Amino acid sequence: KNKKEEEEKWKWWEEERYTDGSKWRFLEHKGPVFAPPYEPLPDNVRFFYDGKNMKLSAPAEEVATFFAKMLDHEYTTKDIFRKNFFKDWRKEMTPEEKSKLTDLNKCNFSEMNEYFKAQSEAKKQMSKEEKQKIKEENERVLQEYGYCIMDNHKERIGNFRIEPPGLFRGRGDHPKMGMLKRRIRPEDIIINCSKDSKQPKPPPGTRWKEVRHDNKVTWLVSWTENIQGSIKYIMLNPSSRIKGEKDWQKYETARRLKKCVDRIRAQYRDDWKSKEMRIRQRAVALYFIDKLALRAGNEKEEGETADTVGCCSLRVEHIKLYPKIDEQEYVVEFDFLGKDSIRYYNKIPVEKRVFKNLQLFLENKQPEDDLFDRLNTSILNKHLQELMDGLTAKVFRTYNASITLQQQLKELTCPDDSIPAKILSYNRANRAVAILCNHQRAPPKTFEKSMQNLQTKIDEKQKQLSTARKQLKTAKADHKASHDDKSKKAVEVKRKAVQRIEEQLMKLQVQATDREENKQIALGTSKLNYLDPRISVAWCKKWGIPVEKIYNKTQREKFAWAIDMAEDDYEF
DNA sequence: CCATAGACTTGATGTTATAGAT
DNA sequence: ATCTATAACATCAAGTCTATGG
Repeated sequence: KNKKEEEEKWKWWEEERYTDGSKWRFLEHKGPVFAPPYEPLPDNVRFFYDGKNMKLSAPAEEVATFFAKMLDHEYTTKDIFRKNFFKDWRKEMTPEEKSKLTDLNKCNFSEMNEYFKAQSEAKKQMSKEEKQKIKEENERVLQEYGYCIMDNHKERIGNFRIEPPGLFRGRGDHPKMGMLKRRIRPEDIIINCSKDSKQPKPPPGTRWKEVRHDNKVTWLVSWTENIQGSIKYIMLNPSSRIKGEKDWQKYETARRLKKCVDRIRAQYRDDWKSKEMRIRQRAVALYFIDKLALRAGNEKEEGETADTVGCCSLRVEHIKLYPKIDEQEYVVEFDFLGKDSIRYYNKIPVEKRVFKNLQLFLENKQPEDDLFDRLNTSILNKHLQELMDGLTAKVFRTYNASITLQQQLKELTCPDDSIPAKILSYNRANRAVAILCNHQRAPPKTFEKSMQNLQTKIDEKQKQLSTARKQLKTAKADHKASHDDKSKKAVEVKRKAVQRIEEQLMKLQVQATDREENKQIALGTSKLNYLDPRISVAWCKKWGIPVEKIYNKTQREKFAWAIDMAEDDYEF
């Protein structure tokens, strides 16, 4: 059955693509799944203001529960979070509540908090049957709302559930953290589907904001979110044709860059000498994007988001120049917050010309001034477009990530290694890319402990091994003395045991190395977004590694096109 | 040219399921 | 069989880049 299903999978990559800019001809879906309505708290769960019990109106209570649920989170201790929350909460209160509740510090949400903790505890304690029932209900919703028909195929939708209301959690120092993310109603929803499809029905007694039929876009549902006023979408799953084609195309653009990257590098090196400041700035910025895989760095509206930067938006305060330091010349020290307020720190020697240019760009500037004052992403991308069709700043990240993986795999894979050792090499190659792209993660809370546990296991295994070896020795001696069949068998048994334990030990040691090296590095993002999957598939085929060791089920679905088309000799 | 809206990709983190250990 | 660490999956924020309209 499984095999048959596999064979029947549609190979969209073997079909023609649309060339007229349209994304589909036919689109039918059931619309979004809305967040469940608010359920008021039972009467025994109380809220206190200034030590006094107070029954809140339903709307005020709902917003209060959002805060109560987060009591253990660091967010609720932050001034901006508390200020924004309180301001928005007050908007939901009745006039009486508003006049009474004037100080967040006098609010006591602890009974609510305990109630929700008990709820989630109860959920964990549910019987198997109850859990099974919930699972089945989720599966039913998935079957009904999780798929659409696009052209002649049933495709999986990515996020068919509308985001529930709650308190906005921005990353880093976000000025809007704690604001109320309001509940989305059918009246906020724009539906996109084809004219000749069966249109999704809004819930009884409601209507959609709009139903449109735009086949120049890929989304099925959209709404405007109230924190930044930006638009959110429901789109297809990465396994879909529409996402897969785009992904494939992305790597093809990066491969085209590979063909002309030498020319482009020669060009920007030449531009370091330009008479025009804007060209020098452009050339130095491009050098950073290429060499350090920095992001483009669009301008951001001040006060709307956390203060983060990319290449073009770097400020004077984000770099330091050292003509000479630690035996090295022309060193630039980068220290800034990038996407998601993740710190980028790097101290790196650069070409003398780059260094001199940077000194020039810094002249007569304040720390908060732009480093590249004659440059922005649109100027840069326009220039890149002239150098190569479809070239933008982010193509360099894709290109450098993928080429690094390919090189590292070549360098690190030892033909005679066992499969686990080869996979360690793969992870190391992946890690080199993650480091290049600065993909970090917070070290897991239990990291030290789990590392210790692993070490204990290794120690035990080592003891086991030495015991097994001793036993083998004894068995051999026995055999020498008696030369009978029974003792011969015993030797074989012991030999096998030693071998098995040696393998187990090796596996554990590999695991420990891998985990230690991975402490603060996140491999997922590069694997999913930057590494041409055909490189990995080819590597698997070349060394006889099952592709399941590298890609899990979801990843295999996303990269089905690559798994199907890449041979062992694929070159990025 | 510039600002903004819109569409889509990329990203860390929170939550749930599962595999492996006990 | 149960527990628990990790992997898988879901979530939703935060980027990039293009289109649009003045």
